[in-house]
Amino acid sequence: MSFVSTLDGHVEKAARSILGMRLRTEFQGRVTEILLTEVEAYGGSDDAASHAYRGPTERNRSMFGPPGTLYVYRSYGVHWCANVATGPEGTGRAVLLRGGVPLEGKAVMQKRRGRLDQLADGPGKLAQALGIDAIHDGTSVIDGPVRLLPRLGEVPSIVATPRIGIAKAKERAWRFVLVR
DNA sequence: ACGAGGATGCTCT
DNA sequence: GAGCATCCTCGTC
Repeated sequence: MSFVSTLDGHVEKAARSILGMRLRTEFQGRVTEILLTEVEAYGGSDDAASHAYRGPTERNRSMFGPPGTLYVYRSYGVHWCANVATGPEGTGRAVLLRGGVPLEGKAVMQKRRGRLDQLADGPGKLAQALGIDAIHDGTSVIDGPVRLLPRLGEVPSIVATPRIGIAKAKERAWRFVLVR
């Protein structure tokens, strides 16, 4: 049992537990790590806003994997966005990683992003800063190339708001933001 | 500070 | 052929 077991529960609770964790990649010796400060929970067949709403397809199949499976999809034909499946396996529930602040490898992120600021304050930016793309889809955040690491400090303060950029199920306050 | 619009590609209807 | 779980630039106020 590790901290990752907190993923395998209700997706809303899993989303809260991921806030404050760290996300780390290490490709070709280039290390990047962020503190996760913004996430959103997505359900399965009970959540009209979720990619998993209509059941498994070629694209969303990683959402239905075991807890800790990374689901990477292309957004608006331009960006990559990363989610962590929470399980139970087969339900399609997942947490979208929407934002974070750099902890390590800031210069690498700046190079990947092509700018000096706003490095990971959005789902597309986060993936780009960490170098996450389609080849990481289906890998495990427990022991894969894109890795989730436990919180360093105590349980953070969390604010819940409606999710961003969706047309359906807007009433659910399933976006969670870390506040100091 | 804020809003409009375009880029761009893939999935599903 | 429509519709995106977005981001950036440029125009106005």
